[in-house]
Amino acid sequence: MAREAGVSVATVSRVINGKGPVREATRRRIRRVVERLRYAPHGAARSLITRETRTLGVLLPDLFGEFFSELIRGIDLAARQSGYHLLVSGSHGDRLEVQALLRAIRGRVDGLIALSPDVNALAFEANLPAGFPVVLLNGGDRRSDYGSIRVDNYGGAFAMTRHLTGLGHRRIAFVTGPVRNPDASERLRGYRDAVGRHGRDGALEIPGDFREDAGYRAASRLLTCKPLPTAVFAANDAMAIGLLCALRRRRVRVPEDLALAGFDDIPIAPFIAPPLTTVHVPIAELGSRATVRLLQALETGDGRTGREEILPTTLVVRSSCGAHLTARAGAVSPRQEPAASEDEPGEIEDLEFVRLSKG
Amino acid sequence: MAREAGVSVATVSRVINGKGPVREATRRRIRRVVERLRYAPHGAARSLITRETRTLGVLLPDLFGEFFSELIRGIDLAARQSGYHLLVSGSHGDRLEVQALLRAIRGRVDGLIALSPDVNALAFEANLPAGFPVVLLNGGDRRSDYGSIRVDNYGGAFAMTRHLTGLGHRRIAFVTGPVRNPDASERLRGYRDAVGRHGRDGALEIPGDFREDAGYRAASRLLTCKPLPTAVFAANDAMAIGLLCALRRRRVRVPEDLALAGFDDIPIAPFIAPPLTTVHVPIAELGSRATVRLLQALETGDGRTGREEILPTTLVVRSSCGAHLTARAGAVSPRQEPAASEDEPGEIEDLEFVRLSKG
DNA sequence: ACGCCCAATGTAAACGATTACACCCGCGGG
DNA sequence: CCCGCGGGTGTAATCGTTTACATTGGGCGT
Repeated sequence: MAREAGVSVATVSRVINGKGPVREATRRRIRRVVERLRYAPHGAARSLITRETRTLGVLLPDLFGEFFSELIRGIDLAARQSGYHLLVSGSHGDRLEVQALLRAIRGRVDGLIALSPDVNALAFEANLPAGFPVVLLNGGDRRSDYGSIRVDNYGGAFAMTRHLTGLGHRRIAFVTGPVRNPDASERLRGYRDAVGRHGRDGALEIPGDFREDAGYRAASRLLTCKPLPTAVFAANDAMAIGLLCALRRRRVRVPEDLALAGFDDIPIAPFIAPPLTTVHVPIAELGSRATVRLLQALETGDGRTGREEILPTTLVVRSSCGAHLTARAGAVSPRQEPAASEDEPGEIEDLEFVRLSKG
Repeated sequence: MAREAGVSVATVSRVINGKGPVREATRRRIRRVVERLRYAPHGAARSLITRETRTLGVLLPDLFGEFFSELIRGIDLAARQSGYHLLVSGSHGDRLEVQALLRAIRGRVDGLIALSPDVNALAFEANLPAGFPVVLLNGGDRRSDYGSIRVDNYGGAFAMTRHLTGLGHRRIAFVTGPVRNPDASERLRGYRDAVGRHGRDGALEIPGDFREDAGYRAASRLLTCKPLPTAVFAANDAMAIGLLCALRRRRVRVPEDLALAGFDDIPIAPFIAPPLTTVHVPIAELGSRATVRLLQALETGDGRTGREEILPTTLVVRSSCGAHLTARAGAVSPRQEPAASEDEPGEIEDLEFVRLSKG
């Protein structure tokens, strides 16, 4: 570049990186030329010699919905704060695509954050150089040496189910997530354990796939159950929303005729009508924690991303489960209709906010 | 690497890239070693000499909400299809951050897709090497040489407003987007032109910022209007959802007491209750078109990303605007309640689907 | 006045690929 | 039999940095 600016490449490099002694006058002169020429160091060349890219890879299953935008947001925030960039890739369906991806990233990223429910963790070890820093967000799958961060799916589902039984519900349907998705199966397990052996009824478990449509379709299945369930618990909020839409279409009132609960507490959850009772998952924090952990491993130099970490989930009771109706019937609140006075969402509808487990 | 595999680097390179003559036996031998060593070419080294990274930069304002996840999804799909990766970065608040980002990408990406409503397009030209391929998604801002793709914000807002007046509404409030956001101001302009000089009333324009909260808060402003408006048109769906939540809290029925419309048609729009009447924006397509255009420019070699392109918007009438009520009152549909028969969302609620403008 | 040392700078060797070019060899045509 | 040609392979230059090391020159201690 500004070799024509009078000095050698070495000096330019020194002022750009701010290390090594450079006379003040020279520094200024070089800076001026840099500005004039809009010079910026070539990333590839730099990382070739430096052996670091200041970029993190992010592997996600599919970029659908608010869950993933929140997750990416959390990752992006933490990464940018530390001056790292993000190489994002979605939808790794088959194992070959993952393999191609993993190989392609050599020399392009310093570490990897991966959430890939349907790809075996071993596929990572098999295609990444040994000691490559990885943080896994694959719920439940612990068959690997990589550090991982998970969410207390089991506890959340268990608590939600118990909350519903506590409200008097005896027939609680559950709309599952995709089969062989670890998060989904943990949630299912929590639900099953909470309803207990007696309350168990296979017909009440309706298959889903975490997408709105699945929730929508689940409604028909739901309404054919012999004694109608009095509550539905969807394995995530997207499906709960789909369900809600279908129920409304069929003139089933929520929560009066049927209580509804979701899982994830995506940002719109408090804004839908009725505000959704759900299990709060610290989605953005999940992303930023993963990033921080990865960054730490990069700093210390060894690829050890450390232990398994489980983030707590929290029960968030809003209106869709009918808890306020029950409360109203009891002695807690004598007035028929709570006055609509507050402007802040979250102040009224969060009737209850129970911490379940601690990180 | 497999220099110990018996051959020279050149030959290895030839088999990896599949170009240049290599004896079949040699090829097989090298492939075996590659597999055994899990060798993958070093990205930085490769792009240093090749002068291409097979990576696209994506600059977005903030990763909030479904709009951006849809956009990224569209971009990712098109990019991955052509074997490109994505370097994503969100939230470029101040001009210095953008500058730093733009400089940092030299030698890391081959082209750039940018959606940055609050950063002047000139800031790009000022910090990027001349001729660097860029596609701008900045609605409305045409002061630059870069190719751009926009959405027919004006037409969509105009049509929606006219739809509402056609339904008999005379006092239509509008919740605006952020000031100096080009998309937002075009929508506002469409609204204003459609209500016409007589229907114009500054008090009916409530400031917002595209976030749910803003919509939520807009409700109080809305309900203080002297003669109450009979319809609200939010400049995007997120605010419409916030608004809906607040209205429900205040026992204002939508659409019976107040008609509601949004803009964007984000994926949940059909699933909220009542299903949201909105202006459909082909969000994912916006992303993939931008990607395709950028990729074309890369292929042809010159940085010319071509002309300005405007994607059409479409009016999607669901229930939140009350069009079905009006229709029922008229001669169109004699039955009181439409039977809830279909399982497919989108078949019942999309009573009308009017194409506005063609691409 | 002589070294010495250190600040300021330049020189050149990496980094790990791609690729133009040289080389070798076997074969077919003249 | 010799020449040329072309397939298969190796050699080395190249990309644009960083950085260890060499070089220079001036100030200062003795």
